[in-house]
Amino acid sequence: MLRIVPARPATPTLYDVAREAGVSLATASRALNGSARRVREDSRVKVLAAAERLGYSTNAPAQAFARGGSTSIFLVVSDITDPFFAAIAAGAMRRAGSDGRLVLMGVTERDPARELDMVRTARRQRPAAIVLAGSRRHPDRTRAALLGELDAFEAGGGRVVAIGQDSLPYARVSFDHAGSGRDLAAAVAGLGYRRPLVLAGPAELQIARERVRGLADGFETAGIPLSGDRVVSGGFGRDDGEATMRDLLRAGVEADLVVAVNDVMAIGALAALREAGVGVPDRMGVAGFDDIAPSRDAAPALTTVRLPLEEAGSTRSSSPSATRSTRGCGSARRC
Amino acid sequence: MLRIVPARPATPTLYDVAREAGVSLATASRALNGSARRVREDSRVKVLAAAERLGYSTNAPAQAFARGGSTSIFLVVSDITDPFFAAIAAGAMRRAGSDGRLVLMGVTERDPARELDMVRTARRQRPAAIVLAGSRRHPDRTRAALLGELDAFEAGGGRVVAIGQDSLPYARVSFDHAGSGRDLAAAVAGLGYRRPLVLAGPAELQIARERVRGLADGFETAGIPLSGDRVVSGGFGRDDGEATMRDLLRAGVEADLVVAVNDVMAIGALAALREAGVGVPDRMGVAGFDDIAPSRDAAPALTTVRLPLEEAGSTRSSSPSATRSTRGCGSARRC
DNA sequence: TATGCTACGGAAAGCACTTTCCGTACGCGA
DNA sequence: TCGCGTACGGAAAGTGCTTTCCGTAGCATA
Repeated sequence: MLRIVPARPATPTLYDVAREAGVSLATASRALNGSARRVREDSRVKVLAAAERLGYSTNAPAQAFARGGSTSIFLVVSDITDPFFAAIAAGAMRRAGSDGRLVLMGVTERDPARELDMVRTARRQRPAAIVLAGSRRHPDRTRAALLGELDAFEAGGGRVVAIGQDSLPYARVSFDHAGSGRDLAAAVAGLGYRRPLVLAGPAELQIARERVRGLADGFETAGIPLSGDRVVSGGFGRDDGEATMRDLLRAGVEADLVVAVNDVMAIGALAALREAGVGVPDRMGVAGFDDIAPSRDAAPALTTVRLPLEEAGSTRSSSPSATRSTRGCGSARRC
Repeated sequence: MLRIVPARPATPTLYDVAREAGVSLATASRALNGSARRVREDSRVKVLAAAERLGYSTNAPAQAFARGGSTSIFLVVSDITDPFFAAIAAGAMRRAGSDGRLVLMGVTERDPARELDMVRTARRQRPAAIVLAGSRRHPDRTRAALLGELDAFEAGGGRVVAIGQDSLPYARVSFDHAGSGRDLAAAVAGLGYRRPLVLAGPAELQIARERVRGLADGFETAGIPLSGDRVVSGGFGRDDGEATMRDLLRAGVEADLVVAVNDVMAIGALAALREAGVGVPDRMGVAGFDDIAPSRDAAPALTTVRLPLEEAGSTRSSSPSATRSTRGCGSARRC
């Protein structure tokens, strides 16, 4: 049967470049895609010119295949529209860009099943590293499967880095959530608040639990014991913060301060307070964690604990055990 | 010379799976990675079990290589921390996830040179499509080089999709910027504003120019001619909005309304007004474009034109000419 | 001139899959 | 029983690049 074969394949290959330049495949490879071996200047120039003339573009999958892996970083986040993760991703991309690497990204939508799925997808890509930026939940049903995948990935020579989740047995970039909580509690107590209310987010979320624990510690130390009924569970997003706050207002809680376990929720709470006509900060103070970008524009201002998110994202995955924890009331207009 | 070779490679290959299952490579491939050919049920089960037992993970680069390309989408954005792009990216990822595709992302930081670079990187990955979500500038120095790369990519069988930039000769998802501008102008004129001021962003930015043109048209129609000195250029980010507004206030401009060419700038302007103690909206109204997520929390409220960003990101790149333009005052608390 | 290096080009063997092409076994109708 | 068609397994070629290994030219030194 007759097959129609294009005179030249649509995209030129390295072979075409080599032929055009009058050198061997090996030389073309060495000249174009850096190698330990040197190539004489005139051959190099010929190859580069030929590549330019043909509009050659390296076939990255083929290259990754031949090299047995790529240099990319696979970043797994919960939600890219959440400024928290956006900041981390931005840091990772900036860093990757300057290293000439590529960042692949996967979104879990806070669903452990999808997280596991993303890790499987990540592994298939044979990246240099998989970076997990979500957060563990407490009864962690997918943990075993997740560790299985990640261990296999490391066994194959990959690196695993966990950002902000210390319960994973890999290199990590960690935040001192409990410490931040203590600091924040101390700071607001110092400002004179005496009847705090905590929007604790989902009870299963590791990060939320740690922050609450830190807050409780800190308030305790300041002589303000935080009883269980002052800690209210709920969702982790902006709307969850708004809804929870609205419910609390409707129920008529007494408080002079609301501390949300993240800024996104605090911003939601602020909306509920605004709607209810509760003056901030005179009738109620609002505080949160993360110091995400939009927090700057929260009006009235939010008290928040700064986290080095971009920095976390850009931390070299090859100096893995670099644990950095930062706390303090960075952005705080009121701290 | 003696070479040490691992008894088994760290990561099992399809060959190992085939051997373990007692079938041929071809059969294992067909059973694991869907193909037109069917495999008898019992062989299929054997292969799946073997893969599970060995912890097999498909080598995606090798697969992409053998298939001559991947199904991934490469998305080029200016800045993922900008909610505008985050929304587009989220849409793209959601869509890709449900199609079983992967989204690769590159950030240009609004630098045309880096954009060109990202497109080159993108092309190397041999994705199914390259999606450009930035915005053209007017004297567009890198245009020729960019088109060269993109044309070559299409010649090799890839798709190119431009989001929100109509001046590129490829499939596009477009927004009617001028139309939105007209609508917004009409809406605010209807609210009684008579002395508008426009924060026009960078003069070279296509999208900004179109919005300004639309605004001018709309105000003209409403009997409010917009003279050149009422249109102020500047940067395109939040801080730029704040700085420009601050300068204007310092210079003592008279106005009852500021329209920024995007919400991010409007939010910055709001900060400047708050700082200066100018009451919004009583002494000055503020309006913007995009209706990004944080705009909801702008206090006082912002008048904004909604753009279907997530939808744009998730629009099927294979129904390329789908041009969708939406306008109207979606979110507007004050429209 | 002979000898030993170094520098560099090229042939060829992978790398882990997909896919074509062939061969065989089996079922069915005549 | 034969012939034919279908279903499916397997061998092998192909995909574009890297890298090892070999060979040779050119240079410096004796």
